[in-house]
Amino acid sequence: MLQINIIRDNPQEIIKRLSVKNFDAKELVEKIISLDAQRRETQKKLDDNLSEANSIAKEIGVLFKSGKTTEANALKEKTTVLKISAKELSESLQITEKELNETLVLLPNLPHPSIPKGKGADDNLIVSEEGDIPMLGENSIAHWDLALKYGIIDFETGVKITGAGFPIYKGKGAKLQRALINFFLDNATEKGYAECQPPFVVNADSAYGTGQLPDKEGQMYFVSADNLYLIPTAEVPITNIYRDVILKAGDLPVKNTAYSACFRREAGSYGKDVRGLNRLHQFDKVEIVQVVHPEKSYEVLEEMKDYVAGLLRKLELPFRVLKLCGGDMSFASAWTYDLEVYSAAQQKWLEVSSVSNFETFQSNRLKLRFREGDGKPQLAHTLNGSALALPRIVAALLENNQTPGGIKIPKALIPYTGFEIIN
RNA sequence: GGAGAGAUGGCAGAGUGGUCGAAUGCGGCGGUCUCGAAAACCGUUGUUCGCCUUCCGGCGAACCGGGGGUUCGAAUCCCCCUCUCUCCGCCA
Repeated sequence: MLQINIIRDNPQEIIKRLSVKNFDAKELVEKIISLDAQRRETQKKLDDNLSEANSIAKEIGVLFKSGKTTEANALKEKTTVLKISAKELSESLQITEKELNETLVLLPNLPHPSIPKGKGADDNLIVSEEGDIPMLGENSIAHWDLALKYGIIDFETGVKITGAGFPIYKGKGAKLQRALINFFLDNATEKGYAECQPPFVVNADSAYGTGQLPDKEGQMYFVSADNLYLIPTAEVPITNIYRDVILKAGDLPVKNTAYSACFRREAGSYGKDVRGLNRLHQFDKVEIVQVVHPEKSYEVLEEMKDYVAGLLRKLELPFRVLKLCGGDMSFASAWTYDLEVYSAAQQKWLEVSSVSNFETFQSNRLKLRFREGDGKPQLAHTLNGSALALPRIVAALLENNQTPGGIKIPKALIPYTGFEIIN
């Protein structure tokens, strides 16, 4: 959520910058400015009203104490009018505030000035590309066939017990999952991220805090008996640790990492790139999150992007880094890098990580602040990134490393799998 | 699931209708003392919104789990909700 004072002070600038995200903010901004003015006017009236009522109440107290009951009762009548208008004003204030807030959350985050406009994925900038695209032989097959061939992922049984998008990993497939999770967590920990295990379900306040609500309600599984949401990413619980928290400047940067299963309904995406592991309803992911000083956030964004790139390098996967254009960026992000690995049998790039700087967009909703010395609390910047999402990594590992003798495990992973080949 | 207890400032913990944003202690910050530190002593110490102010700041409003009510006046009384704890039952 954008800060109201920024909108108030630079409405034209806001509209201009949001147009980079192909978002026409003109009407919303105008509405916000008018609601804001209305809110302040009503608040002033209400405060004056209450102030008067308070001082009369005090007078009455003093009069009663000194036994001047008649005078006190006379004053009571004066408050009747005040009470009625106070009630009206406070109701009107509540309505205005609610409407203002509901409008405010409809505005996406401002893209960083360096973000190019663009229609969609085709307009993203390729920042770097690295690693050799494997030249597979004639007989190379896609990962869903490899999974079947080696008996390591069972899509069919997953359909039986739950539905499409919930595969069962078996044998070396299951072991590979566990190995990747540990590999990612160990790397993150080494890099200074504190590991934690968050809840996999969250309440509405948390989902709202990181921006899943109200924007992406349809993407989350909802447990109606308890009003809880299954997390679409560990970002939600991890970032919400700091909801309503005022940190000391010395506590920054806060670096956390967590493994979690991630649940996504992926409503409306059927039939498109959903084969095999490409898009699942439940998948595993290790997430990294940082809470940083505003002056440091872009430095940290680079550092996080480089860290994720380093993981892909260790896994010996060919990858490229994209800087997303305005049209492809998420609602809450100010700057996003996507990292994609090349999956050689499918012959396509698969997104395995998204590293974003949200600046104060999340912290404003979360009321995540920090204090420098005796200064006033100010909003921190939040960033997060996948490091990494497993299924597409597995897809690329299977496809790229297939040989007539089986699938080779990259060197860095062997200490974690305990085997060198899947055959 | 059943029964009971509770929710107050960073923490602990008073406060059951009238200058209570809230005693006291601890912690934090500043100072005195000291070569320095500890101890001791003195002072200070929340957040949000609005109005005013060039800075410092000033004034007003709100906040004692959340929402509603009674009252001239609510942390304090009433109602609803949420959460936590204890005991019993069940159970990984």
